[in-house]
Amino acid sequence: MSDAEPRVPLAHRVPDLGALELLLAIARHGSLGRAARELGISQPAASGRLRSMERQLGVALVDRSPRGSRLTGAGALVTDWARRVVEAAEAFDAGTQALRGRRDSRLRVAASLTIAEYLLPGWLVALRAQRPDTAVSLLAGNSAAVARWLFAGEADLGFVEGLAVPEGLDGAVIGHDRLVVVAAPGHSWTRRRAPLPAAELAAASLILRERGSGTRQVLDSALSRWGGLGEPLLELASTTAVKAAVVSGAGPAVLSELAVAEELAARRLREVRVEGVSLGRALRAVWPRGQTPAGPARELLGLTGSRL
Amino acid sequence: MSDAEPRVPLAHRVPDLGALELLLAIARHGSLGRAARELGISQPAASGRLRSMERQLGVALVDRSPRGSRLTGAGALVTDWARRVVEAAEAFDAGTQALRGRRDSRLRVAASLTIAEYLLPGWLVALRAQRPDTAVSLLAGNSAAVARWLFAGEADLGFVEGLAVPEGLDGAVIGHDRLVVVAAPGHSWTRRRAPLPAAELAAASLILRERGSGTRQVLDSALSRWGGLGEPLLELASTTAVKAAVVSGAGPAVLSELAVAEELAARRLREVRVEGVSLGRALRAVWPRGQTPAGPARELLGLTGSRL
DNA sequence: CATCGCTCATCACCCCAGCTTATGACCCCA
DNA sequence: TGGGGTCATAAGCTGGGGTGATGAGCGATG
Repeated sequence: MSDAEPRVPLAHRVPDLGALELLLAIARHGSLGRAARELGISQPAASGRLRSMERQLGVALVDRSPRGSRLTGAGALVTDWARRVVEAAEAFDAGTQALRGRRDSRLRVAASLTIAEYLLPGWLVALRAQRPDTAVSLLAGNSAAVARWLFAGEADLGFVEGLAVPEGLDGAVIGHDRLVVVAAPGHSWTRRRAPLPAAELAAASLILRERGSGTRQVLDSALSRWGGLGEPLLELASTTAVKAAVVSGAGPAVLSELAVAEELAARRLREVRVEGVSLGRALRAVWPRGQTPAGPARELLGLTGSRL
Repeated sequence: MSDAEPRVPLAHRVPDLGALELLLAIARHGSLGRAARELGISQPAASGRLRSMERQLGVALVDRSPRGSRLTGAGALVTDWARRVVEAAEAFDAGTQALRGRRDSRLRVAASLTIAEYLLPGWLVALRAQRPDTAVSLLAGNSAAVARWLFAGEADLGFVEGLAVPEGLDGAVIGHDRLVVVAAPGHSWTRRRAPLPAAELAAASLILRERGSGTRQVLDSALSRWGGLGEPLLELASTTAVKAAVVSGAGPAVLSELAVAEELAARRLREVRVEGVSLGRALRAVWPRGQTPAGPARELLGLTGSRL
């Protein structure tokens, strides 16, 4: 790992979450005082905070008047950007709260890592909006672990990705994931007109997670007809590390669509279409056979888009 | 606007950005001390901060040992969630920095509101990663304002959405946007099997932005063959307000795909397919005729995916 | 016209979160 | 056995952000 040139940290250039929340509250209420009340602080505190945020950013955000406050044009834009930060923080909060995992939770969820990482926080935020008092706890692990937790009665509801429902569990498909081949813009594969033949994918040197990761296993078995995966170009310990290597142009990789959705949208990565091999897999909610989810579990299932 | 029941603010439950950044740095470096150095703080500061973050979250994040530190399982998950917050903060920072708009910027960009809100921050983050010393300034306004700024020499490069390149400007298509009909899950339109006929859309009561907004104009002219838009169900001042109303089930609306991408992915909203009317529009980079972008402008264009 | 009710700003004061430096314990390796 | 690395603890300082009191601008109301 490269060494540590001191950098001005982001936290010094971005207002803290409290200030961003304040800005959103001001936008909603059109008044510093009411925004302050919503956040449980005094009106002078809000006034001072807003002022120091404007000083820090060097932009006037709010037009104050004796009969209320309105966002300036720039303020509206900044507020929209701030909303994204706050939403990410809300997902973070919902996730960590579940991870804290109090034993007395009304709903105990077990999920595969991919789902826990990319989908679950959003569901939990939605669930909280709908039933603010439902305490949820979360256990994250691979499919086998999820099944184990369900059988042992340590979880009420599980989420796994994979081709089949584990034996002894019932399940419902709640969505789909797909492994996609990605490469940095400019890589020769991104200039192809025709899809990449599976055989060529199997023959190529890819950036991979270390042996044993779920993604790698799925890929290897999907390519078994072509002799399985070739020699890896690089073996890395985390999805994030793989993405970073691909973005920096080290080579192509195969990752879950969920993991690369943002990078594809921002065009930091390009998808390479492949033919001759199917890399889709279902996302499933699962529960012990016979124990049809009810109560909060059913509520959460509804939010995932499942019709049960 | 409803009244202000005091709520525990998010900021008290989520570690501040500095702490999240620290966690990411620890994950990268595998050492508190090196992470501290990267952030320009002392090792005891990092130690204390990490400890208080773990106490706040009630989760052990890092396994310390006399020869380094590694994330725990829960820590890895928390780190992934934290990364999203930090990335949103980076986009916020890039955006506001441009908005501050120092006169001596190397690159002065003018953009329509939609592009400034949803796409530009990501491009600026990417540009910064690639050319850390390029100062960018941003002017945001409607298409006419963008054209005006370019003609007046107050901006070097513009971004607009719309059907045609404004007179006197050259341009390149960098992407596409589409107006989509959205409704809350469960709305009758979301249960249709066949696409909604345009005539039915025109006849319906929709939640709309106030008269004069670009989206509303485009929609109205696209539906002119069917008599234009019907009576609005509700008129609201911002895209955000419209989205909130739709999510809460007030009724359907028509919004830019960019604006609702997240809500669609999280299934808070559903897209209703429509037939008989085309609601696509190109996203274009534009510049004064003849002044082909060069230098940083060209660099930025490359990041948008344009081939120029 | 005076007064009330809402807006926001300013001032004085206070407190604690988070920083620093100095130090110590643990582990590994040469 | 000492020197490099790890992390933790302790003591002390500082400043950002909080409170509460107060005042000024504007509009509606009797």
